[in-house]
Amino acid sequence: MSSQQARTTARLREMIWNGAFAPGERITESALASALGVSRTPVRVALSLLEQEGLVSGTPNRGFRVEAYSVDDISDAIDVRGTLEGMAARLVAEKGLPRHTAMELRRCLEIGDRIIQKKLVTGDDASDYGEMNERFHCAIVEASGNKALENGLDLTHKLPFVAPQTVAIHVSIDTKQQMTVAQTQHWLIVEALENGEGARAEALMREHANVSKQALNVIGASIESGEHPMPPSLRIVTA
Amino acid sequence: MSSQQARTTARLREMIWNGAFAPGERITESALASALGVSRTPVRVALSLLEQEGLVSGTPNRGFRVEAYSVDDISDAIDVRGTLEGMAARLVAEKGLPRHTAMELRRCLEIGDRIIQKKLVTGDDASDYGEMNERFHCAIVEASGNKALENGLDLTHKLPFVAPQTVAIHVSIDTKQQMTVAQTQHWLIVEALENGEGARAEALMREHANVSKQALNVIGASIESGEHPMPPSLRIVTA
DNA sequence: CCTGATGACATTGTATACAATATATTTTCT
DNA sequence: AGAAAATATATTGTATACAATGTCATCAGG
Repeated sequence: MSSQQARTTARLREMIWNGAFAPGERITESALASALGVSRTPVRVALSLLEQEGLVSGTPNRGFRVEAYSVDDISDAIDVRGTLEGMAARLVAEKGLPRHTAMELRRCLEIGDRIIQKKLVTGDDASDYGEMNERFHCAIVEASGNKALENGLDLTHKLPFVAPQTVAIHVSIDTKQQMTVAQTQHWLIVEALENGEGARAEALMREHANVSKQALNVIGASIESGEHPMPPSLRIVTA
Repeated sequence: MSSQQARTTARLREMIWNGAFAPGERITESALASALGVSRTPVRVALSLLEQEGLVSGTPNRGFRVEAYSVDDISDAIDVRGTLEGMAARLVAEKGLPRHTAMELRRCLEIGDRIIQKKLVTGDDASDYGEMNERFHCAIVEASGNKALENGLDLTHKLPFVAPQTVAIHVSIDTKQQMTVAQTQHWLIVEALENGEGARAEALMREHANVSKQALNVIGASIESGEHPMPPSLRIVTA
């Protein structure tokens, strides 16, 4: 895939994530093409790709619509992520934690500890945590050495709010607490991996995904109550 | 996606499954387009889609190559399938087996029993079993009501030898035995689902995927020994 | 006034033409 | 003769044009 193709796909994905379209809204290729300053050709393949990712749905000769995601749908996707990452953790524990993976995980733990120890958690901290979190999860999945697993997880990450780095993006009252919980779990997961405790690592990793669900629920609640301003990246059917 | 787009994608996917290309072979768009009797445009999107499925890999400005799959890669994908289907089974058991799903599963059990009871299993029987098997697995996944789960499984099914209906396609000496094992597991799975035994259903379903792995190993062995003629749908790097 | 048909319009699907990039071949210089 | 540069060829990436299909509005008929 070409660079511009990829860029167009990424931009469109981000637009959908950011709620540039109403749920169920129809996307006309030409309009989108001129909006992005490209021709219809790359837009077409972008739409086809995003269809496979589940962000839009197309019907023959009738174009594409953006898919409407409920909070439950996202929650389901997080479950899938947890299950697959749990599998990855078990595999790593069973096959043995490679040296360089162990080191990477240790680095992540350090970064996390440093952020947690702060009195006041800023937006930058949350963003740093998100970055670290992604590294942590990626390291484990990579170490599993299972390409199909990696592919499946990639798919879930392309849904809004499912990727691990989005856990801490939205700074709310509970952010620090959530990060603390997550960080504690990271420690336990590494312990299990180092001890070769496959079942434990799997269980911990599954449970760990629930942090994301909790964050999602917080956001969902704040929208319904109308307290917090809706973050741009949440145009989800909350019903 | 248009009908011809879909057809082109499906045809190309099948060509790759059937070993029309050597592993790692480069695919030139124009050649493929003229071979399929269409223009380059639908070929391009087909290639992009198959890239997401993992059948080909593309690099910018340098086109696409067909991915080389080892037996281990396929085995890994089957593991992923088992894990996800296990999750589906657990969900169904926990949420309660819907009436119409239970009936569909019962029908599948009947069909399976009838095939197993035969003295001699023909190729048609194996194909019937494969069809039934797909219905069985689909019914459970659908009943889980988790769209992300369904998406992830769809992805794995697009790899050769991973979809459930391929279990019994290749008639070998062990086919009947494998079908018998699988059918027994189907019975147990239904039992667990009806009793709401989530953990048991999950474990059974995970184990159930190993039937596919066994079938895969049989094929892999028969290739290496050169005994059986290589089935057309296996151009896998066996090393 | 509502229902159904017909035509105008818009949008998608496909092919082709052109530009950009990579690959292969030839040519030139050491 | 071997290596590097330059040209030629092939292939990909993008845009646009045309055909096919779907959508909508208008109008006739009940």
